[in-house]
Amino acid sequence: MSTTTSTAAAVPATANLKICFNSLCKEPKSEAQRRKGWKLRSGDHAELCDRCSCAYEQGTFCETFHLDAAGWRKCESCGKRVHCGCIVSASSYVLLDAGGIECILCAKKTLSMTPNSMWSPSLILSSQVSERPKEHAGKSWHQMTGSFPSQWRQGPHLWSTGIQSDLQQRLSYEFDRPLHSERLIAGVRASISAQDKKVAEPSERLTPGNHVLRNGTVAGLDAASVFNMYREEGNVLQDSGHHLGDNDLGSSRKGVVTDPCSASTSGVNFESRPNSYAKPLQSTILKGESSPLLGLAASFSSPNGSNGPGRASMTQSQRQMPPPIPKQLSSNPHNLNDNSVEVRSGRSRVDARTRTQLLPRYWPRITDQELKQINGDSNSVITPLFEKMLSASDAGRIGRLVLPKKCAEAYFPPISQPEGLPLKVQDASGKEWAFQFRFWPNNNSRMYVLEGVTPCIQSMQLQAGDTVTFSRIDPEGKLVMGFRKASNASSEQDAQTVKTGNGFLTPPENNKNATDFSENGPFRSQKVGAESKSSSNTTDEAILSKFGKNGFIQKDGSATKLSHGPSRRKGGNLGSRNKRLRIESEDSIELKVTWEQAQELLRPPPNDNPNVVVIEGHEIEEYEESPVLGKPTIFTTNQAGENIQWAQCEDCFKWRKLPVDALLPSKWTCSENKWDPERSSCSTAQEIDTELADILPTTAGSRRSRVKLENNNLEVSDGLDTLANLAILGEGECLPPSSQPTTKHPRHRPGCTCIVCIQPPSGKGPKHKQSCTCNVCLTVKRRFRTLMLRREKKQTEKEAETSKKQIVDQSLEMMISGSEPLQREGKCIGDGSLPQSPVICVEGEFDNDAENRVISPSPLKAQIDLNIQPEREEEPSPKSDTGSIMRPFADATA
DNA sequence: CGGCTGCATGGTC
DNA sequence: GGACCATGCAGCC
Repeated sequence: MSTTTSTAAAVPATANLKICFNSLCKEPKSEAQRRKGWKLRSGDHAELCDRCSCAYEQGTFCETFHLDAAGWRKCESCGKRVHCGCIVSASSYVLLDAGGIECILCAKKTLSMTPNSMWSPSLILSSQVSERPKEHAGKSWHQMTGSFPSQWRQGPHLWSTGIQSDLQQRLSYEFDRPLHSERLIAGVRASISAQDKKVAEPSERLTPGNHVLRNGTVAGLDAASVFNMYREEGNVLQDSGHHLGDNDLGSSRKGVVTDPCSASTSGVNFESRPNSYAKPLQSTILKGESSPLLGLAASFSSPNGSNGPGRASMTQSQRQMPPPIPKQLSSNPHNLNDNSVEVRSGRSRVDARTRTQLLPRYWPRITDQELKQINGDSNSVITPLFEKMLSASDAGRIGRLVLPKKCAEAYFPPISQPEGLPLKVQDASGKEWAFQFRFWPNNNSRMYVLEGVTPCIQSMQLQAGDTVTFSRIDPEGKLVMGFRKASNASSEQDAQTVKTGNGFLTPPENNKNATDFSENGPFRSQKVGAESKSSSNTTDEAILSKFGKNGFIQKDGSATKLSHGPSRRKGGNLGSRNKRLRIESEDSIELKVTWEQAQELLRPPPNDNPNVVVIEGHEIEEYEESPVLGKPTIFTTNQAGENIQWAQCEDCFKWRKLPVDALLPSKWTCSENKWDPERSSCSTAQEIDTELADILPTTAGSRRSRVKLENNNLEVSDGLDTLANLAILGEGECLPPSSQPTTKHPRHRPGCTCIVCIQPPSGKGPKHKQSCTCNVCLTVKRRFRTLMLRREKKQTEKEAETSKKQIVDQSLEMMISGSEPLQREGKCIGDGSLPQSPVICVEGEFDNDAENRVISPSPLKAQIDLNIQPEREEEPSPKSDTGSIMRPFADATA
């Protein structure tokens, strides 16, 4: 306060002082005229003497009174001199992306072409402007050194794209306090533009916020100030009314609280022709909530936004900015944090860095109206600090409310002893509660708790899931504890909150609330206490209800789940966890399966010799080059012990014998059979091979293949194939050990269960036994089943029910006939499910028992019976997906 | 034995 | 992997 440099201008216009509002007026005492100047936040207008009024009206206010002040710049477009930053000229320019400024006229032109242009803070936040300076002044925030949370500056593209004005760097302190914190005291509204007065309540919309000085006056900041405050890391106290030009940067007045209205020493500096663009400016900026430009500006502080005076209801663009972090409880210097800064007044506040560390879920969502309700007294300033959803523990009978560490350290008195301090907290009804603010050592840290909250909690009828809010009333420095019922807050907000790019969730009802608020008047004196007293329960409820409805901006997802669980953290976490699980069980698995599928087709790069590394005794082939997609093949061993690879032509489906080391493209045909020119044509008959015949009893020239899985000979090309085999093979049937070395892994033999043998790319060797229960097998089996089921589900969903019936009918028909090959192409169940894969039904495996049905995800796996009945598999809940999938493998995995 | 206290534990971010 | 925090719980009254 002592630092408050309240000037005559700082005197609230509402005070009806008959002095010229312009502190630089040479005739400040001239009372006769009392002509209206720019509109103040209060809705009143600065009362100017004739001379000043003329200057204002003529747009020469700044030239008259601020000529020697810093902040004069030239419009990059027209070169006109523009005074930047003072309250009068706040709307007369915009900041350019590339630096520099542009007068509003030029900006308008630009705007018309580029709706997304970044506007000067002064334009955007004109309404907000006025709050800080006075607050600072009043609170002696001399060292707003805490850098503004960087994260908050990241949010809005505003920052990055265009608003890089020095001006913006100077007033970030404004955002030190929550954006929605409001100064409830009626006061002087800083006018944004001289034209305000000519526009229907433009400033009302744009600059509802009032900053209350300790002396009870209300100062307005220009929009630029507010805007800048968000960005400012330097916590420069800036006189809102002060010129914010470059020159001021250097003297950012750190720690110097000046009355914004001192700026009002300013005059009208809307170029020399304020009127010429005044209206356009207002129409586009002040009035136009709907205008792209305005969107930002208007809603930022618009009462429309339910924010009422001092509260900024950010537009989408602005909502991208992180919400202002709660200001340090000035009355309770907290030194626990290194970041805390001692202000001149003796108060301390936490560095913005600290505030930024506050989790969004702790950001206060209290609305102006709520604040007002709490405040009641128009002479108090309420600063929302933080909020917390009550956990089961908090709301339990233990009576301990766990405080977020950061919040506790930021807003509560510093405590060095675990015993802590008694803390008096006032509720919305004015009732004072005594808590014990203390902490416990915890993991080299502290856990802060408020003890003795049970009575209060019970009084408020709070339960887990409800939210308590902590605010501070200044200048008393009292802590106020509000609350919000989950039931009130969640339902509507869940449904209506709109998440912005910044993670802000802004309840649409804000507007409604704003409307209400406006109707009631920004400073409607509503004594919460009285209200509460009128009906104890209903009062709180009513308040809470209002809280919930009006203003708690749900900024994070969890916050919107108030009603979903007793504990936001728990619930939220659970929710997120569930979500993750869902992803895991659905998409992720899908991806994994896809990966598995891909793996099965991977082949070692043809020209890359692997490096064999030994891991835990197992030799692993390492390839430097990326694997290639290959065609699934089948390996057999003839009686001579010779390994043979068989591949099926994509066109004729004939099987061709290939060298064991042959790598085939995914689409391989007979014409590519370079190893056997005689059979490089589909017209050539399939070679008769005993081993293959055992596996693939085919009919020459037929496109139907029947695979008889001979477990002792079949070597599938990857783990999934192995699993497919396993799925088909009955329990206890093992891949008999073979003395034959595998083709790809000469050191290993069929039946080998080493890790090498299940390598997808080159692991064409023997696989694990069907009954193998190693982790690999189990995992692959599980995934395989999941894949199967999911595939089946998808296909089932796609297929009309009729087609399914048709398939079943066909299957039954085939079963009855017993002679028709089940795997007849286009007939076999599952073919439709896997149209891309030649579906081959395993002979003798088909029946109506889903337990025995497996779908092959790959051509090779198509060897497995695909006669799965999706409906039967889907019967179980999602949870049982795995289980149902596992059923077919129950034996194998047993 | 119930409640309280202080700390430990484990989940979540 | 650390910090945070919800909760558990042993010890004490």
